[in-house]
Amino acid sequence: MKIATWNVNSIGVRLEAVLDWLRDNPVTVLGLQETKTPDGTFPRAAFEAAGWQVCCTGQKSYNGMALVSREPLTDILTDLPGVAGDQKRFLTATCNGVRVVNLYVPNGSSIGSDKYVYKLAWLEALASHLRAILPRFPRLVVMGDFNIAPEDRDVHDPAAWEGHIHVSPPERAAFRNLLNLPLADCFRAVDPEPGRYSWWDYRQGSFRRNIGLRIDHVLASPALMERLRGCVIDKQPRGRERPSDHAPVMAEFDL
DNA sequence: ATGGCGCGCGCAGCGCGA
Repeated sequence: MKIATWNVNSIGVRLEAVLDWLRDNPVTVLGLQETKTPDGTFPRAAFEAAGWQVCCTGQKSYNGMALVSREPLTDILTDLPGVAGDQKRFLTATCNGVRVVNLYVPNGSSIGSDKYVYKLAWLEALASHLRAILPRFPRLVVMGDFNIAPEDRDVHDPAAWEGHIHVSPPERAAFRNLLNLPLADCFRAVDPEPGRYSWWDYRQGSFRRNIGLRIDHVLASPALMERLRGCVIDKQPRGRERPSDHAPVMAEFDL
């Protein structure tokens, strides 16, 4: 079973890129973030015509989530318990016996801002929810755009990023709090090297120069980690014309 | 260090992202 996550930065602009990627990477389920469109304008028919099932929770212009799957998606939940408001940043469903939680963690803007406070509160609510469901769902995947680079090896220039969003100690503590549930970072279970990124700024030729951050993650529960076969960041789509600034991250389990 | 980039919205240029 292959499970993947991808922040597509608008499904309207990226539809062909996503369909092409799914043709080349026939995963069981793909979680999308930043679809940026309400459910009524999500290109559901294009996915269904290619043999995919879709569930989505979107809004105009900002945020927006989807799960695209070969297998039925059941027990769908579109709101993170404990978080008020209408930001569409959470979508979870059960697929092939695995509870799949798809996330778009708030960016946080800058350290100390209202959005930063919201980000940390959101991560607290997430940890509470996951702690509550882990006994019921021993096979649990938590994936998405976390907007956190967990360690310095996930940052091209840690000194330049010090004091900035994505790397602050409270954000990293919130990430470790998720690992302590316990969940494991699938990519780091198979590749410990620095220089492995999932996001590169559109500016300054950052992708060509591999100046980026590893902020998109697939976390898995112990029962799944026993079965982890591999995890890769696929840089190929980032090299296309009009790419998303994020790369897909894909994990494979013996299921 | 931050402007460059790219998105939506909507028709100019701004808010936002990371």
